[in-house]
Amino acid sequence: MDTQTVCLGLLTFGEASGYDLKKHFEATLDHVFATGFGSIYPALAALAEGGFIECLGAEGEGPTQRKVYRITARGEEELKRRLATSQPSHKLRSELLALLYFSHLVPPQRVAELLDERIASMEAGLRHLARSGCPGEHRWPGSVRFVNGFASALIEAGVRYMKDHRHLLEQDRTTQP
Amino acid sequence: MDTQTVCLGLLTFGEASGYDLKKHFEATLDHVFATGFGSIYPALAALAEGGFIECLGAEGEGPTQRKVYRITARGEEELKRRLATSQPSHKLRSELLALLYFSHLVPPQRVAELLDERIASMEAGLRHLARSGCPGEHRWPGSVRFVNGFASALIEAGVRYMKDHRHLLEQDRTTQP
DNA sequence: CGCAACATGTAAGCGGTTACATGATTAC
DNA sequence: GTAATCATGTAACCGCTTACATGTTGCG
Repeated sequence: MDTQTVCLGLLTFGEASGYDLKKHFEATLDHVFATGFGSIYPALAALAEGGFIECLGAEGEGPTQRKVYRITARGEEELKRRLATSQPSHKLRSELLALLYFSHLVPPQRVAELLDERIASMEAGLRHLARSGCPGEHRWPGSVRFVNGFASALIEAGVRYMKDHRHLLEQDRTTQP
Repeated sequence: MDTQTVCLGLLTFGEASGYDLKKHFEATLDHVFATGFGSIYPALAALAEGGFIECLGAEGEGPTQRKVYRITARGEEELKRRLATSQPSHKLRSELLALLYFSHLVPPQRVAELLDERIASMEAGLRHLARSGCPGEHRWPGSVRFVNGFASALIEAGVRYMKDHRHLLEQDRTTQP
């Protein structure tokens, strides 16, 4: 389950360019599986090389023009195989939490700033997900709603916890271990 | 905020060997910032090289014996500098959620198995945190309780969401996009 | 006697991040 | 005109993961 596989999966929802896939990531998946152009474009090239996707003739010549890809039958089989056999990980990696573990060595004002910033960015993410989640245009499949909802639930829990327990980081400042 | 900095920070809690640090990670930090021996030992070597920590004479000769480290004054300054200046990230990376995004291509039985496994492992993590959280031996500083509590809150929210919404992954199976 | 836990390290490989490079089109 | 967005790609770097290699101590 690397970026390559996820790109392959996204193409089961319809034809798309690398840029389109990035937009799709930003709309929903980025909250649980972030990816940049530097991963997407090589992934598409490798998938095309393997015959798992095909490029519907680049519109216009040169390296600047839009290249739309479609998944092939072989690609769908490969995707199903990968989805069926991988042992999917699930990890939080938070430099912020690691830093706060040592908040007794950080100026209180900076601790407060870091928390404020994170809460603000989480709340922005929440609003962003709420927008993506009800586009009216077409109903998302249950799987997509599940993942969006999961991200929302986790972010919400994080925000609530930070607001309710940040006082823990302001006490014990005088007691050196 | 890489493994090196976190190791440096953990040494502010007292002298420790690489193995001790790994145990400390496993007890609490692993839930928000996982690390293996392959990161810890090189990190300690580099920190010692830079004069940020010092090795209290290895007990016994050869490469097998326990090597206990202590943070130096220079190390504490460096740590404070790093904690004060870094822009700490905070990211979830879940191959599981990415996979479930395409659950319309996964056998229902496997979806159920994956969810059951993840829920079980999360509940195990919760029990593990509860044990580490009240050791009776000595009261943890507020910062550590904050991080432990955050991890617990997030895992709990994840478990609850998965239990309450897994039905979303079982519908829409017949409707192909 | 064997197994688990203790204890330290190296090296290859993989994959994500970031910076760089380029250029077209659209809106103000 | 000029800034933002659209659009594709490469290459270096960095750090984590994994496998390997080795040896001791304590328990049943």
